[in-house]
Amino acid sequence: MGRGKIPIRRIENQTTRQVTFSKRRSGLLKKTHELSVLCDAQIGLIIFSSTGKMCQYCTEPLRMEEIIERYQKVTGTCVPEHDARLGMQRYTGEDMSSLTYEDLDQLEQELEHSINKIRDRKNELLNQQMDNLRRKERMLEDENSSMYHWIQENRAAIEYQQAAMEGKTVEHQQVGDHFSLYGDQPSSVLQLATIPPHIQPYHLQLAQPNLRD
Amino acid sequence: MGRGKIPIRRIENQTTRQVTFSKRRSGLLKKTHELSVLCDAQIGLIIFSSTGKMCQYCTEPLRMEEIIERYQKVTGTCVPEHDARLGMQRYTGEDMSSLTYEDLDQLEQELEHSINKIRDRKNELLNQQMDNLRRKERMLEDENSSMYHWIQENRAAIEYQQAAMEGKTVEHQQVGDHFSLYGDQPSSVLQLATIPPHIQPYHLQLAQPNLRD
DNA sequence: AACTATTTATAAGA
DNA sequence: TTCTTATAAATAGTT
Repeated sequence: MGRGKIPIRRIENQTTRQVTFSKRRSGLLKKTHELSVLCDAQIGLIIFSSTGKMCQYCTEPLRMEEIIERYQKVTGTCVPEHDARLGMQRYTGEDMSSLTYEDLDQLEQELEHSINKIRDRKNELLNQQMDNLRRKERMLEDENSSMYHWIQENRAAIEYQQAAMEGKTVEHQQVGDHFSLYGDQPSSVLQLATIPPHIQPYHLQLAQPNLRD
Repeated sequence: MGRGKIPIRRIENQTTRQVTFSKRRSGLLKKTHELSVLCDAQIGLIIFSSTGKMCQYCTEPLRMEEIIERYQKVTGTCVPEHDARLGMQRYTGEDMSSLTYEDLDQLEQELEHSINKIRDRKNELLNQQMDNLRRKERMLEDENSSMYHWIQENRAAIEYQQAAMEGKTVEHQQVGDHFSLYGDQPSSVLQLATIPPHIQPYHLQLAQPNLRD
């Protein structure tokens, strides 16, 4: 129904699919409610979208758990027991003697899925680290550059100071004064006084990412 | 929709109510299926009529139990299993926000290890199945061969017997006597008396392995 | 989110 | 129940 008829098979265009999902889901919920009210039926409806979001309908005043319970009573299935059978030890691959091939297949898929989630999360963390490092790198380059220019501008004074320190005949007042223009002494240039004047800026060697940060 | 509009409240006339229930239920099931297929959604629907009869819809290839399980995972309503679920959470890759990269790395390895164990076990089961099938095959071949030879040895008598049965002029004592040498009549040769004498042994068609055995 | 041309669902009747 | 059909409702494509 609508401007044209569409075949009942997966809609490939993602946008169209999501729009249709939204429209038809609300239609389905409405129809479910109407059937429930008109005919005095008890209905439970659980919908997981392809993106994993869940929505549900349940005939008032029941809760979904009561519908499920009644369903389990009728069909003789008991999910909690099934869950228990598929308990945690099964995720560790212990005691698989009671599992059928299908159980194992499903378990394998679940684990694959979990691993993929974990890998995604690892990637996310790595990317965060990378961003942090790039920021840090930029800051260090800026600092480095500033210092380089300061050194170039004050080369004469520094060389005089170095000579003085080697000869221990001049007090080292000047260098201190100059640094004070930049506030605290930059920690990464603590040994500046002994660095030869031909230093190259922009060549800070960055360590490998420390993923523990 | 229909010849007239009806208010959405319980239909008092029982007959009308049941007719409407039947019609709208099938409509609801259809719409549910369409939403599921068109939009790649996983849906579980449980309906109890006012007379207590149940009907359900579940997106293939899932079973209703899996939908319910997933529902309970999302809503956290599986009380008896809550503890186990907490433990399992780390294995299913939910809530990884508090884990460090190292935690994730280790978890990934554990899961890989579990998957390998599961794959080993699957292989073991497959091999068992194969062995069983080979044994069965051998037995069937033997049986087949025995019967073939017996038939060759007794061809004259059988042909006589068949001719007799067609003409209905001779009692079928002989064939029965012969089968008694093998105890019960082999079930797979129940129709032996009508099998043409040019049968080929060693050509039993084996079915695909049924891994559910 | 709205709009609307069409398709679909269904209420009532047979 | 099932079929028919007039009418209400849902919705596909568009804006």
